[in-house]
Amino acid sequence: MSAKEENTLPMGMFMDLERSGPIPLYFQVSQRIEKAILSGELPAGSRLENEVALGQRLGLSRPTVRRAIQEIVDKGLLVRRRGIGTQVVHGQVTRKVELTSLYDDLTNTHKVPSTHLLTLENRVADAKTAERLSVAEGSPTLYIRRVRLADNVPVAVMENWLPEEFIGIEPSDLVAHGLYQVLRSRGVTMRVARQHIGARKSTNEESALLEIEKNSALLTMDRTAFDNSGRAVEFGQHCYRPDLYSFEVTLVEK
Amino acid sequence: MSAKEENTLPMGMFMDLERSGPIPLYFQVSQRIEKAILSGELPAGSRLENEVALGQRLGLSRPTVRRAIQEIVDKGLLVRRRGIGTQVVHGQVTRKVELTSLYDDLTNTHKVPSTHLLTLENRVADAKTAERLSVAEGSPTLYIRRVRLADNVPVAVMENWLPEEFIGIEPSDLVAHGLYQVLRSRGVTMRVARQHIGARKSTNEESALLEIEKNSALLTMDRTAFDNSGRAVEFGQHCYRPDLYSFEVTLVEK
DNA sequence: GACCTGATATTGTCAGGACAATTGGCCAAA
DNA sequence: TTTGGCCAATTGTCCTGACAATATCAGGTC
Repeated sequence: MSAKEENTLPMGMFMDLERSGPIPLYFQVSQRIEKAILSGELPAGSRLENEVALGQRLGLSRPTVRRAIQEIVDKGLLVRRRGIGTQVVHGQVTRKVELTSLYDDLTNTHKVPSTHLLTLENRVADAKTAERLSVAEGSPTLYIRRVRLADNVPVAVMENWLPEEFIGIEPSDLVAHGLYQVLRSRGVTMRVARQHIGARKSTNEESALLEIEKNSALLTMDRTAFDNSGRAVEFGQHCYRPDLYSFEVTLVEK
Repeated sequence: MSAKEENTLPMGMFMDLERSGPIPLYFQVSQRIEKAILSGELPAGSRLENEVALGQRLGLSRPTVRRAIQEIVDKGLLVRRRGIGTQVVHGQVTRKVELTSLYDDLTNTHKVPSTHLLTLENRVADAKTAERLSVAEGSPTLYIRRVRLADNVPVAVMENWLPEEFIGIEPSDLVAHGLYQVLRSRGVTMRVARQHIGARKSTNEESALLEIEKNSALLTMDRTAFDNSGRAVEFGQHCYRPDLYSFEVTLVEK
């Protein structure tokens, strides 16, 4: 009745692993499997070679192979079932929400991003900002307000507050690169972010900036991002044109 | 200059592990650590005992302890740094987006959910539905349209399409329980879901159902859910009152 | 005092093995 | 034909051991 697609594919011969390089073996393997899935070499429903055999064929231990597979399971591309094996999930694949800025998102989708910088100034933290950034109320912070455009069409109005140490960021940096790129170039690596996604009506000013009707629906996102050491490095309040931007989330039950 | 909070807490003595029970050891450990963080026993910024020592103290191997810690890192509550140790992240903790229905969300926040069933009927799949559910166009499907209320205030209008095998679900099931509860009781376990979150204006009918002004902003979410075997079991188009509902997402960079 | 250097601590990666739990199919018995 | 039980396949969990990479810190040298 049901097409079970029991084909255990040989999955090419990706034996060329870089054993001495800095890239972990499990990562090399997971990348190749993911690529094979996305390219269609491993079609939806097909079974992956079992962990032990795959390990022997690649000259890797089972934990390493297992970790590689787990990476892809966490992305929602594979499903493992005890006693059965590991299968490629059905359904078309979509990109997962990741810790990226809008700038990265746009370049990934081959649109040309640009920035209209509205405000770049020092501000003392009010109660809300202080709480979100975990700094004392009244501390100096850097306030940024920008309009983001994709192919010269306005997509989002973005407000950001950064802690004291980033005071000194130049307007030219923000116009040429995304905020996250600027932060990375200053040695900051974002590690955890908490986002809140909602909706509301646009103000008249926002309508004008985004070139939409007054009282339109806006998609909003608040985000606080933390670096390696758990310190808050960015707090942002963004609003997006819902006809041009939306969020994709892939959830995997464990 | 920076308060480094170097306290390596003893973290109580949770030596009472159930070694013969069905609950994995790593899960028991991760649960207790998570509880200690949420309860404030392990304050933000404090360092966790190192993996080797923790393993010795609990009588566990390092991989087991490591996996327990990794679970919490994936939830965004801990950050590990090589050469340094593992620390509790700063910032208040929020609940993560999980694979749950609105019904579950509401009961978890101690509100009283109820349902107003608008439509429950068989429909043949149109092109969009067929593609999302991976069935043939024209196949029979079950169509459900409901208004969800929390404490008797309307929160969302939800449309769902289910594949043929679920035809037979009774109105009484849907009024008494959430859709996901009904599916679980029929032996279906959701495993992967792809969500699309956006915004738009409300129609007049939706405004009336949700008891809001005409042309209000709505938060929308489309979802396709897949079960263990990767088969699509639900496709839904929902819209929420943005003043009563929003999405929280915690992202962790790996 | 400033800077380099090495020791130490801690997590990251990988190997190899062992047993448990679950699923599906085969085969025999009713 | 149907039902039940046994067996093989596969993933889940856990252990021990080893070495690599990276950050901190103390100490010595200039």
